[in-house]
Amino acid sequence: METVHKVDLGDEVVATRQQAGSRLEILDEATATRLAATFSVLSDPTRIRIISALAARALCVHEIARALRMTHSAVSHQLALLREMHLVTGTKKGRHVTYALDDEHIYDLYSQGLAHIRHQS
Amino acid sequence: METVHKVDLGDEVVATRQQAGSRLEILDEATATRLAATFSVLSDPTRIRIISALAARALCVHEIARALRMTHSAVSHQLALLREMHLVTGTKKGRHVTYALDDEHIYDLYSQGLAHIRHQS
DNA sequence: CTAATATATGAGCGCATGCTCATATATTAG
DNA sequence: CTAATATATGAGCATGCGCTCATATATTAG
Repeated sequence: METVHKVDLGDEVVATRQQAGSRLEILDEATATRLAATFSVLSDPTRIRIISALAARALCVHEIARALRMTHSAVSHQLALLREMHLVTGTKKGRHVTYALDDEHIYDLYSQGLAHIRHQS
Repeated sequence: METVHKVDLGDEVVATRQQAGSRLEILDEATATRLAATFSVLSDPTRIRIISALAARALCVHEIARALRMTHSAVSHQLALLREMHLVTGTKKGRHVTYALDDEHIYDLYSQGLAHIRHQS
């Protein structure tokens, strides 16, 4: 079933078509900025590799650093960012801090993106 | 059903568990970089809003610029980038160039991301 | 023809970002 | 206790990125 909607494109109002039930609008700046920030978390190779490592199991900083062959500092900085974005949690266990994934929605985006690039060029 | 896998974490080999059938490995740098580049396209508010506009219907540059209340130049630069990434196609029609979405997989990521931020905080 | 419109694109500027390096703190080993 | 280990974090630097501005080209109007 197809319905006709009106979309505000600046000064003009334009008619368009879409499947019933789906959203149709130009995102406001605030929403677009929030969505862009969500994707920004996944827009760096180091963070991607950290996420891929934590997908296997929870790991502490030096394990991640060794797996990625990067400095502890670089990994720790990225983990701080992932913590702020609530993508991972860090749990202190003695001298170690064990990091684990904590946002399955963003992990779903990661998986879907990975599936996409894996069966293309 | 759960199976046990071995994952190379640098010098060490570690056992872990996962659902049968899913992938489990630390992404190599090349794949991580490609995946990060995919998400990078969606990591800017202007590009997000252009995609949201084109989701309604194909539009030419000045229509997009008016809808987003941005300069033609800024929009044109972003459209050039979206073209290079094969996310949109531009079709010349007289003086106008009509842009349309051309990558449903990345649009799916956009939709999933939008759905995610819409039913959270 | 000239003028207006529509788009593309290079240069440059300011700001964000990801790293390294230095340093701080906490915990455990000996 | 001291030394070693594990992590966090600020400063600084190099690079990337998104915008504006200037300019070029193409098409259509008159």
